[in-house]
Amino acid sequence: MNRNFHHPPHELGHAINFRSPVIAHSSQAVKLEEEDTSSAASLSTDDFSPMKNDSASPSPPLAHPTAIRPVPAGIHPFGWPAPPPPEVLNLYHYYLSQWACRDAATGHLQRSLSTSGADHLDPSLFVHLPKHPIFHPLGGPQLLTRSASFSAPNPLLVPHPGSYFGHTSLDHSFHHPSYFHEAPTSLLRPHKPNENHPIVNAKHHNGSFHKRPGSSTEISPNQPDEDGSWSNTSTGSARSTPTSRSIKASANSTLSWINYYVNNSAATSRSFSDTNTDNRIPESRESLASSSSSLESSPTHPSRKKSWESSSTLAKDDHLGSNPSTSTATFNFPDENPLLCAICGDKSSGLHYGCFTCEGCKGFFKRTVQNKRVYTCVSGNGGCPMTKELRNRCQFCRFQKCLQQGLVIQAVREDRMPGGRNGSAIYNLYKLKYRKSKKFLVHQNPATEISPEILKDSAFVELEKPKPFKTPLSENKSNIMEVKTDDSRLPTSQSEKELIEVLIEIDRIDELINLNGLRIRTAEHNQEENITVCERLSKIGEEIIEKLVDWTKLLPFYSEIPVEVHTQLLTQRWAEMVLLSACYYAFSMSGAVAEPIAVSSTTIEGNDEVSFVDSSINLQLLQKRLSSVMRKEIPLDHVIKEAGPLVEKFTALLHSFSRLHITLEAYVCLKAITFLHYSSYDKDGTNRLAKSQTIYLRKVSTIQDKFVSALQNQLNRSEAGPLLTEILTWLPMLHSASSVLLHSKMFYVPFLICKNPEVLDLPMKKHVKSTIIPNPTSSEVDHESGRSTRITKLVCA
DNA sequence: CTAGCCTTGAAC
DNA sequence: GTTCAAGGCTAG
Ligand SMILES: [Zn+2]
Ligand SMILES: [Zn+2]
Repeated sequence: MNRNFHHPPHELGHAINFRSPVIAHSSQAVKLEEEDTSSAASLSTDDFSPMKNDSASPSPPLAHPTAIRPVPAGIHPFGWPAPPPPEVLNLYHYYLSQWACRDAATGHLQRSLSTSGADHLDPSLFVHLPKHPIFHPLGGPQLLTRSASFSAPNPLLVPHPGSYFGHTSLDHSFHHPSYFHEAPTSLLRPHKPNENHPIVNAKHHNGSFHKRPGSSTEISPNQPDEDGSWSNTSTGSARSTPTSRSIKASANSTLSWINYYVNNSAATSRSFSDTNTDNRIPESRESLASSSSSLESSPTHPSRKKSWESSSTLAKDDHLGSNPSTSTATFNFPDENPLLCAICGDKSSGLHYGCFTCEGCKGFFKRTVQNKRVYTCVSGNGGCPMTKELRNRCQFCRFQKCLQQGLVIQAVREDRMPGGRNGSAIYNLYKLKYRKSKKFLVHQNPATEISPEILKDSAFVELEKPKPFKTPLSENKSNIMEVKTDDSRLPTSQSEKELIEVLIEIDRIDELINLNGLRIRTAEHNQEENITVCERLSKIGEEIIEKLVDWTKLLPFYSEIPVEVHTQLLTQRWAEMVLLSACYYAFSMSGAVAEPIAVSSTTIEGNDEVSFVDSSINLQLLQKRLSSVMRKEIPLDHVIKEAGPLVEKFTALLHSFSRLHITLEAYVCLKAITFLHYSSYDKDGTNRLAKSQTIYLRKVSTIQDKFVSALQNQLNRSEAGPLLTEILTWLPMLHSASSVLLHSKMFYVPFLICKNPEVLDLPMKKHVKSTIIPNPTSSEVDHESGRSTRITKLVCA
């Protein structure tokens, strides 16, 4: 029931699916996905006669009557999309590449040819569609930007594998030879195996993948490698480009202060990585390779590859009886062979967006996310096979598989900046991470069940100790709410009101905004703490997570969801919640809200106001406040250079948010809705876990629905307020901004823009409601040791 | 649109 | 200087 996940029960739920912007793109697209099931059966089972290009389509010689041959349905490698539902026809052109076919009966244009029994189609039924909207809900064909000499064969024909619609992955053996055009050899692509493929690099794969603790003695039968090409280990260096290194050098030298400490923190702080083992992929590989070298008896590449494959199989079997998340000491991916694409099984070209994929699936995922494409399942049931040969039949199912396998949308860069390395904030979204310390391993091995042992080790439980004061509140409320949420049929306004009251009570946005690390300190403070401003700023992410963890544990539904799911939710959504909170804070402080939250503005410098329109104002604001936090003047152009895009994005987000005129009640609902957007992409290996996760997907979605309806009812109270759809369609923007934030690594920027930093001495109590006990400095005590470990486990669990 | 190959650039 | 996962380019 994949579709359940992607299609929450009520329509509004679709807009919540902002994690997949391509899905949330338009309600039309959503409807399309649901309705095309019925029409899928109309796929043609008949041959059709070649159409004549008698319509005036001057530019490219699109039709080649002599080359056209009839193609039985089901043979076309790109499939036969189902006809669109009627409403789509009113809103979009419907494409069959450059052509659409008008249904003789209905007059509707359609992409499929459901001409049952017709041997001869009326050429006049075909309509040439020279322009292609970018956001065609079905994924329109590409713009014909190439020269007119390029003549696309009619896409109704099965293409030559080397021709326009037949890309290089198709081969003659898969399709009936008679269906292929005879393309001039000049058009054929080389399609030779890439000997320089990075995956071949010995360093890349050696040891790294086949070392599975506990099974290392059983693996590696060390059979000879039949695949000679994979034995080539010399290609890594040959591939590297010797050019333009000088440019990089200069870029390095211009590394500004912001990147300096941020990168510093990414590399050295344990904010988002395990205290014992760094989570980031490159380091993990290194350490594994080195640590396993002594165990690796056979250093040659072929045997290494074999041993990985063997261990992969073994590992799979291992997982059958135990929780896959307990696999340790290697990448914790389920059944993934790094040599094969996790999506289609084609040859993998390395790690892309968090998974091993081929170049095709990598590019497809990138294009889909970049262009916010919305797809429809060709077969209508979302069950299209994904193989190298069939992957192009259904874009919907291909993208679905991408998400299922754990490709990380956030890893597609908003700014399109190539090169470099992603920060740990991105890496932590990858499922292929090094997790687990040895200690964890010890706990895991004896455990045969998911729950108690593992949870005991998990972050949430540990985090409970230092913050005992909230337990009573959360227990109280959660018990109450549990009763209510269990009764889904009675979303009485009364219970919803209480629900919202709880959310408001636990929100404590000021604690989040007034992070310790962002407060101005005196020199004495710095001496006492023996910690630099830069270091404090670099740990902002850590502090944010801590606050959010506190928040989640007060949620009324906290106990309804397992800790692991909470962790995943937080991992997936924390940046969005940071931005949402900052947006609401800025908005509420702007005076546009009737009852602003209780936050005093003890600002150092007076009149600065965040702008909802002009990002340059906010940049100046950021520069000023950053300077005061760091207690030295930061040049404005440094700020612009490093944080310009982020501030711009954030300002735009503020602008759109402010137009919603969201109330405090709506904000807390929205925060919960955002948090409860559960993406299944980092599900682990075995079917068993996948199944259990499906249950929680639904569970989380159900809870989310309650908040959506609470929000809806809340909005209904006032005529003038925003519409639910307006709010929900804002969420993709939030998600997009969170991507920028994650990439920038400057997690403090939204807070600094929204709020003038306070002097540390100011007691926080004055901002906090009486029921909440402030915890100003104790969190800084047990720094490297306890807290970061817990946070890491929380984020990475 | 697809995907193979190429360029980038932070981290190492 | 080397890696390697981002993005870009472009023939097909
Ligand atoms: Zn693939
Ligand atoms: Zn499909």
